[in-house]
Amino acid sequence: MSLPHALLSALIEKPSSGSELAERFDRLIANYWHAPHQQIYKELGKLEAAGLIESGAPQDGRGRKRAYKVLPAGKKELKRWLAEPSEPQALRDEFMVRLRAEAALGTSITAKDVKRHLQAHEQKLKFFREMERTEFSCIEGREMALRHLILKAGIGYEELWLSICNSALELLAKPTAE
Amino acid sequence: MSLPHALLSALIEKPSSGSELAERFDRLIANYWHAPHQQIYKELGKLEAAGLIESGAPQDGRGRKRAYKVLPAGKKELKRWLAEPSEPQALRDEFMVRLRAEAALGTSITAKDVKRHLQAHEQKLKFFREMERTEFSCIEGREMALRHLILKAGIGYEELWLSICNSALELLAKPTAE
DNA sequence: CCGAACATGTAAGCCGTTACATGATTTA
DNA sequence: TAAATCATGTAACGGCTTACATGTTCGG
Repeated sequence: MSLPHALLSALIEKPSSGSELAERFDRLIANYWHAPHQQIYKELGKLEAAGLIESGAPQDGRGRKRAYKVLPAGKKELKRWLAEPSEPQALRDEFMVRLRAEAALGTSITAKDVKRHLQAHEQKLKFFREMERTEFSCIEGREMALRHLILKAGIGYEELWLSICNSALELLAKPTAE
Repeated sequence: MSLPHALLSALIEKPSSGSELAERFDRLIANYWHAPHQQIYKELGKLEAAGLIESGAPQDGRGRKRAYKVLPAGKKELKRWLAEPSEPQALRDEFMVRLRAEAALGTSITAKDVKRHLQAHEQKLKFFREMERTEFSCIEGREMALRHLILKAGIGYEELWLSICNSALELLAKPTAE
C-alpha cells in the first residue's frame, strides 16, 4: 500500500494535476515504484474522497485539468504512516525463478535475452549516474542527503544486477552435460 | 506470472505434494518468490487442469495427500517459457517511498524501525552464507553453479540493503533543520 | 474413539495491469 | 471547425493476501 503515500509525498513536494504527477512518476518515482496513469487517477480519487487532498473540482471532471494539493489531514496521515512499523521487503524476482528453472532443465534461456537485461540495467545505471552528477555534486543538507541515498540505492541495485547478468552469461555459455 | 513456472521447476527437481511444496517454498524458493499455501494449491489445481502436471486423485481430494509430478507437456511449457523473451524487472521498494516521504516531511521514520530492517537483513544474510558454506563449498558443475549464482544474488541483495539501512540510520540521526 | 495436527481447499477483497472510452483543448 | 492531442476516467481481469472451512490421519 505504498502508492497513496508516494502520491502524498510527491504532492507535498509540488502540487500538481494527475497528468503532471503521472509524468513525474515516470521520470523519477517510477524508478522505485512504478504506476500507470490509470492507477494514479484512481488513487487520487480515493485520496480526495478520504479528505486527504483536494482539487476544487467536480467529481467527474473528465477532460478538465485538476490541481491537487495536500490538506493538513493528508500530511498528518503521511506522518502517521511513516511512524508506523514497516516490514523489510522480501526479494521477489522473476529472473531468479528463471535461473532456477534453467538449472533444473538444461539450456533454454537465451544469451540474447540476458544481454537485453544487461543493456537495460546499464542504461538505467547511466541515467542514475548522470542524475547524481547533475543534482548531487555539492555539499548537501538532510533532505538532499536522503534523496541522494535513494539514488545511491538505485545505483547499487543496478550494479548488482549487472554483475548477476554477467555471471549468468558466463554460465549459460557453458555446455549443459557434465 | 512466475509462480506456476516456479512450481514446475520445483516439481521437476522432486515430485511432491502440495504441503511439501509449500514447505520447500518457505525454506528455499520463498527467498526470491514467496507464496502462501493457498495460492500454491490454487496454482497446482490450474496446472493439473491444464494437463501440465498430474496427481492421480479426484478433484476435491480434501484432506487426502496428493502426489504431484510433472508431465511431458509441463516440461515443454517450462522450456517454452524460458526461451521466451523476458522483461528486466524494475526495482519496487516501499522503503524508498518511505525515505522520499521522510525527505519531504522531516523526521517521522523511527530509528527503531530501521534497526529492525537491519536485523532482518543481517539474519537473512547469515542464513544465506551458512547455506553457501554447507552446500556450495566444492567444485561445481553447471547446474550447481547456476543455483550458486541465485544464492550469490541473494547475498548481494542483502548486503546492499544492509549498507542502505546503515546509511539511513546515520541520516535519520541528523537534526532536521538546517 | 476422540482431539490435535495435518492436508487441502473456498471466498472476499485489494492492488495493479491492460484495453478502452469520453470530455476538453489546441492547432492547422 | 475538424482533427489531433491532452487530461481524465471506466471496465474487466488476474495475482496475491487474509481469513476461514472441510476432510483425513495420527497419537493417546
